[in-house]
Amino acid sequence: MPEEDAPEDSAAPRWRRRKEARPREIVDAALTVFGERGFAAARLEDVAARAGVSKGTLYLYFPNKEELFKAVVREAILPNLDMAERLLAGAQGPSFAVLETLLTLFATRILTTRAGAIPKLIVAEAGNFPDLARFYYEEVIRRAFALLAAVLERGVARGEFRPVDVDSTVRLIVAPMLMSALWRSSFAALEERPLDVRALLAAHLDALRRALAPEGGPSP
Amino acid sequence: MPEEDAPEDSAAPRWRRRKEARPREIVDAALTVFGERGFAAARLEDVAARAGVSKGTLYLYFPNKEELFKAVVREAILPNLDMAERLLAGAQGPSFAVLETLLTLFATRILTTRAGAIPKLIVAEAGNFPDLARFYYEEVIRRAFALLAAVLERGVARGEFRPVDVDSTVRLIVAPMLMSALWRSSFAALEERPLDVRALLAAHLDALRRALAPEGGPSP
Amino acid sequence: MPEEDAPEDSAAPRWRRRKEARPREIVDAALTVFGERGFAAARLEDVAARAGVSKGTLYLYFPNKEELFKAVVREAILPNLDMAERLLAGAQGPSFAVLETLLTLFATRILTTRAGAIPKLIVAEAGNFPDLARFYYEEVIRRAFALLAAVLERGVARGEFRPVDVDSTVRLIVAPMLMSALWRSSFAALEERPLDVRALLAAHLDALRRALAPEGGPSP
Amino acid sequence: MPEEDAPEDSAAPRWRRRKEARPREIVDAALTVFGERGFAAARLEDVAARAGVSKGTLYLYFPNKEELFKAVVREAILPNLDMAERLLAGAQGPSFAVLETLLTLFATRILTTRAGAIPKLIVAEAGNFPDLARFYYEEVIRRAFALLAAVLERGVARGEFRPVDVDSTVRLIVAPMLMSALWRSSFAALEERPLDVRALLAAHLDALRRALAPEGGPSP
DNA sequence: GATGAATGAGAATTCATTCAT
DNA sequence: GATGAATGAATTCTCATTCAT
Repeated sequence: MPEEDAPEDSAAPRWRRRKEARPREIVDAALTVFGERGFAAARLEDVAARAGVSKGTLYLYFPNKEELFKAVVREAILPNLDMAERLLAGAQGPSFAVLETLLTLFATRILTTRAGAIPKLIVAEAGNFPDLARFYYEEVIRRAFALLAAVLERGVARGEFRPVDVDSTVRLIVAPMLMSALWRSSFAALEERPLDVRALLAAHLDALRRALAPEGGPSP
Repeated sequence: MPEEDAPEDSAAPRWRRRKEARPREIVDAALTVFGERGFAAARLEDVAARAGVSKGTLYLYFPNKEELFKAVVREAILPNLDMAERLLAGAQGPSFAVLETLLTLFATRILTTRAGAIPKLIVAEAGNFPDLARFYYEEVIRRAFALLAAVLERGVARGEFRPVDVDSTVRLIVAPMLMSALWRSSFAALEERPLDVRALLAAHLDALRRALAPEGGPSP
Repeated sequence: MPEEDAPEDSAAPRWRRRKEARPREIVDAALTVFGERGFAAARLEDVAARAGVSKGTLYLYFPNKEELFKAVVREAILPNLDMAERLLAGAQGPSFAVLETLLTLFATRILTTRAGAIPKLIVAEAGNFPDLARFYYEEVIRRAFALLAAVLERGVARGEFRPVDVDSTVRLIVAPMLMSALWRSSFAALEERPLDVRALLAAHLDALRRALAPEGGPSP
Repeated sequence: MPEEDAPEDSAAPRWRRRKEARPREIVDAALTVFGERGFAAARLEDVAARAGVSKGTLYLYFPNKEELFKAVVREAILPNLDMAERLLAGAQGPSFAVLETLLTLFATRILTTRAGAIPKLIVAEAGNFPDLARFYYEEVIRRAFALLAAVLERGVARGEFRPVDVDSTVRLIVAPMLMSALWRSSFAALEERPLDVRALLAAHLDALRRALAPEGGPSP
């Protein structure tokens, strides 16, 4: 989709542009297909078809299915992590506001996009593809956890949060967001009323605010 | 074949027992194998081998792989749900204590047993086996959610909890437990320090207590 | 084909017998197909079809194509080597007669049977399947060379042969037989007059007799 | 692309040379790659890479893989055959010396060069590419055999050799040389002591001299 | 002439399921 | 009831060949 900015007719070397766009198109198609079927059950043929190329072309850009998957994760998750890290680095306001921004970011950039399928994919395949699990653990989980831990520590240091077990609290913060992502992948189709992510996020933030408030002090 | 050593005529109880025990043995083996490889990647051959029967025998008791999986879920989860429901029905003390008991029950009866693999299995396969998803949604999730909703409503009614968005709060309660189960299935092997479920549960209960405390009032 | 010796109707457990016969039937079919197309180009589908089984059945008996090939070699070559070794062990007459018997054995048991395709197969695939090459080198070539070396040394010791460079002479003895095998696999179809193995063997033995005769003495 | 560094206008000799040299460079690369992997397993991509051109360029000079292979054979073998025929035509000394020269020629110009891989290639692929087999049979084998037959007949006519079965004897002469070539392609890598071609050639010539010597007369 | 992106037919292997014994 | 031999559909990956640039 990034290629829309140039008109097709202006002597554009369509082919050259194609080559540069291909990997992204394929990764994009792969995200969709993997999201729908899971990694193992996804057929590369379907990925190719959706990307508008042949099976063989996939292998021009990715050496195998697993590497294609890694590329999908990289493309869909890492930019958001980068953004989150920049956000924390430049943060100046109260720590709870940072937390709020981060969770909102997750809710809007991951949960409600096709990237929301990735947690399910990882959970489903980690056991069978240890390589994948390690890659995700190192590149995503560690970084995300460190980020949240930093926010918590910042809050405690500034007297905004009561002292907490950081590791456990990071998990408490993440869990509902993750669960929402998994829910969407697994049961969303079965429910009459779709999961109200906005309400859940509000309730989560509300609960967190109370849980993190310093003893006796006001809510953060 | 171990049953041959008992004479057939003396009431042959061992053999009879065996025959009746078969389904359970198979389900048990299946839980292990599914837990290790995931539903799709699990080979019925391995299930049969672990149960000490032949592949063909599996089909005497279960019409196909999917039904076997349902049986696994039924066997591993439903008894715990029954117990939880009975527990709530007979509860008399403070609602938070009920909540505490339920979560502790989950932590000890599911999280740390082979049944802990089931959430991952469901998450992984729900997309490809809508039947399975529906079954689990109806038989497990709905009941579990209703149970927790009942506890929350009881607490609010008794003035122990502040009024909350019940649906969202149920999810907040469940999420960390679920995430622990998924974590074990996916990343436990990669971590030097294993996830400290006990600490997480404590932190979670602590946070919940604060989050549910009536405004201005004491912790529940 | 070995099953013809028992009448089909005599309550024979056809199935059991089948299981025992299968590997040989498959190996037999494989020898033919490999011989016709070469190892790499042979399609397991064709092997299965010729053996009268399905593709899957192949994998019940052989873990992969390469092992099937090894089985083919084992079945087709090793019994003849065994026989040759026994022959030498029990030999009492003149050494040249032993040599003559061995070469005749090769000409009749290998060259003119489907086993004659094996040298070509090995030559063709040794480069791409080092495993295979090693297997053949250890199990066949080494043994065959040792056998012929023993005959030569016996002849020299008994004064029947002049002293020779044993290693080179072994190769001189083997080469024409091998070349005949390769010829049949490669060019036989192109020739109007087929290669006269009998004449070649006679000429070879004649030449060998003269070449091995002790200086000044009579032909061996 | 290395040609860009020369100015286009100054007779651009390098570029012109390059253009004419292309086919030879490609054939040369192909000989190496075919020799290493065999015809079927060789990838034209590797040939192209080694020749320093693109895959597409191959098809400017050769219509397909098979024709490229024929070109390789032509280039590597035919000049040597030409030389051998000229050698025989101009021969004046004893016939055995001619034979000796021819075999030595083979040992030095084929066996120890990259061309030594060709016999293996032909043997391996003759079955699958009858066209190739016919080409090689007509262009190489027939000519080589005729050459040696002529030497033998010359020797017999001059009383240097005893009368022999010419066709068989030609094969006896060729076989050890051929076998050496095949050996190098197949098992050389497995042996601790490499095949001593010089010793084999010496033993072969020695044996031939004895085998061809006229009855009762001196060695030729 | 030269390039290299794109194609798609083709083959090994796996495993849920069947059914003759 | 129990067995396990047999099946064959399904899927990843490779590479000779083409052709727009």
